[in-house]
Amino acid sequence: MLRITKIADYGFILLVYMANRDRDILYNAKDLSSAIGIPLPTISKVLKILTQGGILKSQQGSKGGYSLARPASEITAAQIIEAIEGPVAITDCSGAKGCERNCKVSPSWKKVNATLETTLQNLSLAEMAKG
Amino acid sequence: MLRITKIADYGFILLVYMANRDRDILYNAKDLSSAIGIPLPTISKVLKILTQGGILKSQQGSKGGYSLARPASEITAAQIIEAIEGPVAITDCSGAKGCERNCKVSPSWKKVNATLETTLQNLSLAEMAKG
DNA sequence: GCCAATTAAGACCAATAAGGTCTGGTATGC
DNA sequence: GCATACCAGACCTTATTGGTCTTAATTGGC
Repeated sequence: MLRITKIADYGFILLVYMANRDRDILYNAKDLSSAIGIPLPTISKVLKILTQGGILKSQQGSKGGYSLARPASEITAAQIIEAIEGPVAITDCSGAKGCERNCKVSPSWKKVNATLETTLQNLSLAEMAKG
Repeated sequence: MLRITKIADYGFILLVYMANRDRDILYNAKDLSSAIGIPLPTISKVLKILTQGGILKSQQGSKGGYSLARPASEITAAQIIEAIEGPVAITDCSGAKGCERNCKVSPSWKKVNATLETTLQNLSLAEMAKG
């Protein structure tokens, strides 16, 4: 399959939604849930992960909520995927581990991984929101 | 995650192994299993899938076995992944379906998918075997 | 023509990961 | 101090993947 997970999917939907509006607005989980149509507990999980990954910042307490940690132009697709799913790589190679599997088979994988990573690093949230 | 599956992994190991040897040799599943160190039933499954996908051809009966369907230079990484895991795409978009999820969020995904696909199409089995 | 060897195909089970839910805790504002 | 809303983590259910097994079909050799 080679696909990103549903959680990452939701993350992008969420972030594009927020990027298309005023950055200073605080969105609470309930409003986002009804606006986007994702179950509240699930969207809450996504918000938590994105906050831990530094993509969003949260404001606790009454009248609290979530907002983008940086301008959308400074958030890249690579950062988002990395926050949710870990390092971007088609194969296990690029990690700290000795890349026991694929790289031994062929160093060509490194090139493929590098190309993908570069592509995602050059794609900002602002650009995605425009479409 | 975003990784290829283990079955695809095995496929590449297998194909690189075969590409590094004489193309006309017929390999049976048992020999490949002991040579590469993958359990026989599993490697048998991989061989079957690759044969159905047109990457390998098989010779039935006694003294039968598997061999590459084409020269290694004419087999691409994209073809191999597609045979094992279906169409190459990070998101659901590129398929025949109306791409209900990501493409609605952003057409930028199309560009990412296209880049990845091009990279994999330009990577031949022969090139991978050299490394 | 019969038997042995080998692939083909598909059903089947087990393990893992993902998706989604729930509960208790903590900080903030009124 | 009380209500609101986020925070954190455990938990369960389901889907996918990985791996195994069984039966059928085909070919070569005796």
